[in-house]
Amino acid sequence: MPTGAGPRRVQEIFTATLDLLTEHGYDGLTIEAIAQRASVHKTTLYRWWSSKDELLAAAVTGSALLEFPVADTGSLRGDLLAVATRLSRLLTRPATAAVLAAVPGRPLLAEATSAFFTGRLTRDHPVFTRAVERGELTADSDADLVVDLLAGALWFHLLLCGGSADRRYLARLVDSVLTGVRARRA
Amino acid sequence: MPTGAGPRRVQEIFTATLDLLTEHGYDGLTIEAIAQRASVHKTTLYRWWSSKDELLAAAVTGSALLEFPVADTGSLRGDLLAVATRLSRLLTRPATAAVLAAVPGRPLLAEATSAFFTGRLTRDHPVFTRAVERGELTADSDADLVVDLLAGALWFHLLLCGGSADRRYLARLVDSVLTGVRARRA
Amino acid sequence: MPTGAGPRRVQEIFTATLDLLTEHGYDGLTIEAIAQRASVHKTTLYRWWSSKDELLAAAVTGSALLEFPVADTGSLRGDLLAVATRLSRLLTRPATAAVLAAVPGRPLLAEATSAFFTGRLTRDHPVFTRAVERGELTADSDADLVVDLLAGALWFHLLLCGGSADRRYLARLVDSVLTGVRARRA
Amino acid sequence: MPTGAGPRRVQEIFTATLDLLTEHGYDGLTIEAIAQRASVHKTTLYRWWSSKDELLAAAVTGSALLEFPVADTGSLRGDLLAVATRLSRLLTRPATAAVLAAVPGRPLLAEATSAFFTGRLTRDHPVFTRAVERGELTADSDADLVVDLLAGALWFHLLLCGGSADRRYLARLVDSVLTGVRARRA
DNA sequence: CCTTAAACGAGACGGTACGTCACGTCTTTCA
DNA sequence: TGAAAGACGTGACGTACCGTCTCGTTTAAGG
Repeated sequence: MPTGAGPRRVQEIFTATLDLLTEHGYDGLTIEAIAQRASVHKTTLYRWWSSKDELLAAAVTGSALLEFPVADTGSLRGDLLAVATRLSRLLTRPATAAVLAAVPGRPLLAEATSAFFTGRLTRDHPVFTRAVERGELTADSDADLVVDLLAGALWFHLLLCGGSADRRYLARLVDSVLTGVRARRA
Repeated sequence: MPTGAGPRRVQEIFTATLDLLTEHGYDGLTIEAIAQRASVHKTTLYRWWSSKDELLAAAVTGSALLEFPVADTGSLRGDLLAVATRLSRLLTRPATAAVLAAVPGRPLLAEATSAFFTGRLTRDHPVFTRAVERGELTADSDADLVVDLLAGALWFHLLLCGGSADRRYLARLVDSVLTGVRARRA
Repeated sequence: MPTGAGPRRVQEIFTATLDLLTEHGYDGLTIEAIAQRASVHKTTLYRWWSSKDELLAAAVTGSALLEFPVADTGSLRGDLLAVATRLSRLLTRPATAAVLAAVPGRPLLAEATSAFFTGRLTRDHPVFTRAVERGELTADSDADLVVDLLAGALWFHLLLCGGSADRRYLARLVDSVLTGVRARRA
Repeated sequence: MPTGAGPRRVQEIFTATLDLLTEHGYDGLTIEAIAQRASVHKTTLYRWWSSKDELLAAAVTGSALLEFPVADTGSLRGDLLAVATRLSRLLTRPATAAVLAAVPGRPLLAEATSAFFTGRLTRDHPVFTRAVERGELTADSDADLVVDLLAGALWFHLLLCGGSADRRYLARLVDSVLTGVRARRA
């Protein structure tokens, strides 16, 4: 049903959607409220997206919400630390935390975010290509697993266990992951 | 508001709650449906629990849903593999997947499950105490981090990226985690 | 679905219904407007009546809208003239005209009004019993037909042809009907 | 707004309008459905007719829906009986019943049908001219009243009271009307 | 055994949001 | 120029649950 183009005020709609999600959480996010804030009629939303999830997925995809740049620090460890820091912020900052918390159990949303995590992060992210160029990783290293470990541990720690992620925790985490993935190379 | 005792048919209520959660997901779980299935009046539920989340948390806590025993395999690697297998089942089986998917972003539920994960799994679980007794881990090893990595990676892999967890994945995962945590001991 | 009793503010609801019908006509009569004017929630209306027609029928039946007394004028002709006058007023006055105009093609409404016209008017109305007592009509006279002719002609003249009914027209009408029905007696 | 000519597919539009009216009744008759069935765009309809009623009135007028021929039976009574029979069919047959039931309370429609009833039927219909030629009626007889009585009684009997019109009823009706109107001549 | 208070069943109610339908207006694109 | 195409704001639809409330009725304990 999302036919590429979208209604005239797509941007306002996406913004309203993400803002309201941030403010009231997934359960408190209503189509009517989105419509009102975007100065668009409810029916217009239903004309383009058939469900709350579909709209939300489009909004997430259509915005740069999950995007993050990671500068080249010169070493894999430094880069991963930077990634871990960025990730912990993603999971902590209200706007993104609300989105990510809504993912589990909602296939349409999972599709949108997993496209980001598995695709963007694993294959396309320069961190791993740079590490291979530097000789810090072999080309066949388990980049997927690194992402699973890094992102997963953070997710679990922050969102499920209610923990916090200070510098020390991030360092421990990165070192542990790094040791693990390097050992497998041998 | 949950005054220890609870209404006369607590068990029927908890069962109905978890069953309906499994069947229709968190969003499709309604107080009225629970009341009807448990042959209890809606008012009775409101008398004892002030919200859907509170009731659900009580149901999770009051059942052995997240419990799992892990036999002594003789080695830390074997034990962790067993834990990973159990965890992947928890995250996969509909009844538990539905509960766990509902956790992020819902403090009341997070409280109930994190009690299990951080408490039960990290400190009380025999896997780690046995490993220390065997000399495979020092007493000050980072059991928390192990759980974060293991559970987190699985969670992330299964629920957020829509991946699957076969034996090979679990083995790679456990080895990676194990190497990491052992290296830190040195 | 109309279970005898009805909601707490039945009277307000009936009044609101008939008033709004009068003001905006059948097509402009909305459940939401009724609810608002009766200070009752929309859902309450749906709880008791399953459709606009059912509610309207109940309102018509529950009010004395179509009731009219006819004094004893001493002669059948006089009585019929009085009835015709009353009827022409019923068909003319906004409140009743709106109701009656909505009847054709709507079984639920037809039931409510035909109960009045055929039942009340034909059999129970003292005009005919008095006429028989006076000897102006035989007991087997065609009271039904008289009502059909009188009411029908008025209806047709006023509502379908957009005519008006002055004293002269009423007199002509009654005389014609009277002659007809008397002739059949012979 | 109806500028004489009309759009290119007037006939399809009129047919679709009357068919849909017959099928779903006035309340279920929608502009969009008419447009779709006539393979015409909604906008086109609005260009030519400003409302559902106006379109419907045009359709009724533009079709021979209410037309009916009455053969010369040789006597006024016979002719009136034939007219009554035809009328009872008009009021009974779905296609016409739906139209006529929609008339009361809708001026635009009333205009269209009353043109037929008062004009066509009363003044122009050969039944009355023939009766005058035969000497059965004086030229100043109350043809209008006859139509009111005949059509009105049938309408009332069939549509408002839910009665049926068999031969006996029609005969009684015609006789009664005839007696009435003849008596007035004297 | 009775009584008394807590718990419960029953159900009407005001309320929010749902997702759908048709309305009538508008602009843009074609023939 | 008239029609086709279709997006849009608008209002009402009828439904599902929500959470609250008022009533009686049960139930289980204690005097």
